[in-house]
Amino acid sequence: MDVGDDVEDAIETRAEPRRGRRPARRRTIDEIEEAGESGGALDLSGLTGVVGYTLRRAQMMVFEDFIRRFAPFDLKPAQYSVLLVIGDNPGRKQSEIAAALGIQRPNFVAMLDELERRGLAERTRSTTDRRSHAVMLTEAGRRLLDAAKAEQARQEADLGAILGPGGREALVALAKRLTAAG
Amino acid sequence: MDVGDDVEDAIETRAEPRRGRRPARRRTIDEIEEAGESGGALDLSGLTGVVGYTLRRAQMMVFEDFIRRFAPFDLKPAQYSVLLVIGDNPGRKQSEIAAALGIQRPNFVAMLDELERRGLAERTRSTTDRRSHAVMLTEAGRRLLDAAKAEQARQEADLGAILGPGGREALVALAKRLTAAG
DNA sequence: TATTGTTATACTCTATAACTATA
DNA sequence: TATAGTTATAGAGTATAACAATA
Repeated sequence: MDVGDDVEDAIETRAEPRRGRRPARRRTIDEIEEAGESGGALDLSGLTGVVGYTLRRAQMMVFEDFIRRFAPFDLKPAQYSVLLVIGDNPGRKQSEIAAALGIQRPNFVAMLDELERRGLAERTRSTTDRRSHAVMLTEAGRRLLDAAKAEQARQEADLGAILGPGGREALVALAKRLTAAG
Repeated sequence: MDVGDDVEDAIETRAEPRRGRRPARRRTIDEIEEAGESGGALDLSGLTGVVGYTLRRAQMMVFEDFIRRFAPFDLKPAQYSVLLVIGDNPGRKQSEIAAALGIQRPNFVAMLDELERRGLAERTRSTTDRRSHAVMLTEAGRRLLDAAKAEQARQEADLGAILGPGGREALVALAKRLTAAG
């Protein structure tokens, strides 16, 4: 498989935009305003090559797109991820689901309350340890999740088209490297 | 330049983990608990290939690392980006800086207040339009920004080491594609 | 009228301490 | 004594409406 060559297409090959040192003498405000620099676009070259900044902007774009797409399901990214993980791990403890998703246990209570209120998930007291709640999807939750998964597959496909051949897989692999290193 | 081949090293070539259809009959909670599935790690395969999820986790890792590194400067990512853009665009209007960074104008007021309080930036009433504030760095702001830039370059280098040869540049290019498409 | 900076406000996310019931 | 779920609460971050000064 020749992923590398495909990915190459998705990459700007030119070097970072050069942003040389500022001149030693600082200009006065009047000089700057005289230069007519108040009209055009701002110089953002200092940020465009930064991993954290580009990652944040990209993530925001993807999440906004997600929220738009999932408006018919009334699901936000965090809710979708919760349904997905419950669906793949039925009967696990509430706290296990939360921990796997990096959600604080107290904050997970309200999330589950809402999913339960909507009849998508349900808590059951464990028979073996009456402290813990086993969490599962309801039939309605399973149906909604299946529909949501289909929409999610469409988003991945659309993002794949934006990113070019091999680009989506490359992006996911690189992002995972960072997560694993954290 | 052979970015593609280098990037290939950074990519998992195996296909998405297959997550087949669930069996038609749903198991009872007792059956699940009997199966002893409450002990091991959770199945997160449904999320690991998703662009939005991996992007979010990666961005969080990078930001947490940033906050740790910049603790001596007492700068959070948003504050650093503001100083950087002001430094590269001295004398521009407050609202222009905010808009360039995607910050709402009302929320930018408190941010600038804080930077001004710390003596890092300053507002000056424009002589040509007395409604607007021209924003600039102070000498102290410039010095802090220069030191912060050096630390930021170290972070990029460290992230580059994690991402492998060409990986950092590939990640930035792919992330920018998404931002541009939004 | 429109724009700039500002205030007030509200809503979402996230983080921590402490309670309860069970173990 | 420790753990699971919960409550209360506080802090960020973000979004909108409306106002004063100015254009």
